[in-house]
Amino acid sequence: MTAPAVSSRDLPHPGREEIRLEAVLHALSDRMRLRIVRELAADGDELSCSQFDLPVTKSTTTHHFRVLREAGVVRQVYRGTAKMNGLRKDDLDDLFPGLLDAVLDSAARESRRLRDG
Amino acid sequence: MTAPAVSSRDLPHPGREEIRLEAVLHALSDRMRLRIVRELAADGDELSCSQFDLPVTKSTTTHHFRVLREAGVVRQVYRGTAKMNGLRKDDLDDLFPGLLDAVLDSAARESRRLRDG
DNA sequence: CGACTCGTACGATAGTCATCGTAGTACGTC
DNA sequence: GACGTACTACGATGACTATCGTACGAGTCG
Repeated sequence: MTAPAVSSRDLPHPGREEIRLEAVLHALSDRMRLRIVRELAADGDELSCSQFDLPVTKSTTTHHFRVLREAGVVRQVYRGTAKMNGLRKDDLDDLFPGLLDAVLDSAARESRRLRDG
Repeated sequence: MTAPAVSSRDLPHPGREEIRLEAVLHALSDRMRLRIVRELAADGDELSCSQFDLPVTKSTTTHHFRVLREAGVVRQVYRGTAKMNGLRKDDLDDLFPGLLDAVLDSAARESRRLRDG
């Protein structure tokens, strides 16, 4: 196939207006999920779930991606058997300007600080 | 008394280096606590617990203030029978530049958006 | 079709959490 | 000392959650 063809099974996402700050903060307040979001932000989007090497089982990974999707942080689309994940940076930046960048920057600072002592 | 005199009972606070991003985000991802933080930021600091008119009981209010304190978001000091609360803006801004302001701004935007339709 | 990969659904479990009510402590004032 | 105020401690409870394992569905490739 030339065009990867988005699968027919599509996943429920909140609309831009339905995204809530508390839900976003809650989604980001978990180690695993913050790690996922940081990788997504660093690697550009469109990463499949299996490209994340998380220290948890597949079921747990599925759970975390669902939390992120339902909070409006990521957008997920099936492409064949793979489920691609993209950060909803446009929506988040529109609703909460500077928030995502501040969180990502804070996370980077903290991990640098903890690593370098 | 001229000097309000800080009480001898003092409360455990995390040091600046002990503050963790996840804990801060978790602390801010609750309706009541975000509301408390917004009021603290708006009114300047040094507000007593009882000045907050939250739709929960006193025990629950105590609980939320403790979560905020243990996450490093607020600093609490007894002054007589009152427990004064101040935002640790200096520490947070140093560790996570722009984060607190982004969250506060996001919260203000969201409440405006929800109010005005 | 059959085998394989990717991800889901479901059930279980152990842990955390927001909330409450009651009883109690610390402090200031009379 | 007695009273009132401000907040806490403790126990309970119901809800949610992070985690797992197993069994299943959807898609791709031989």
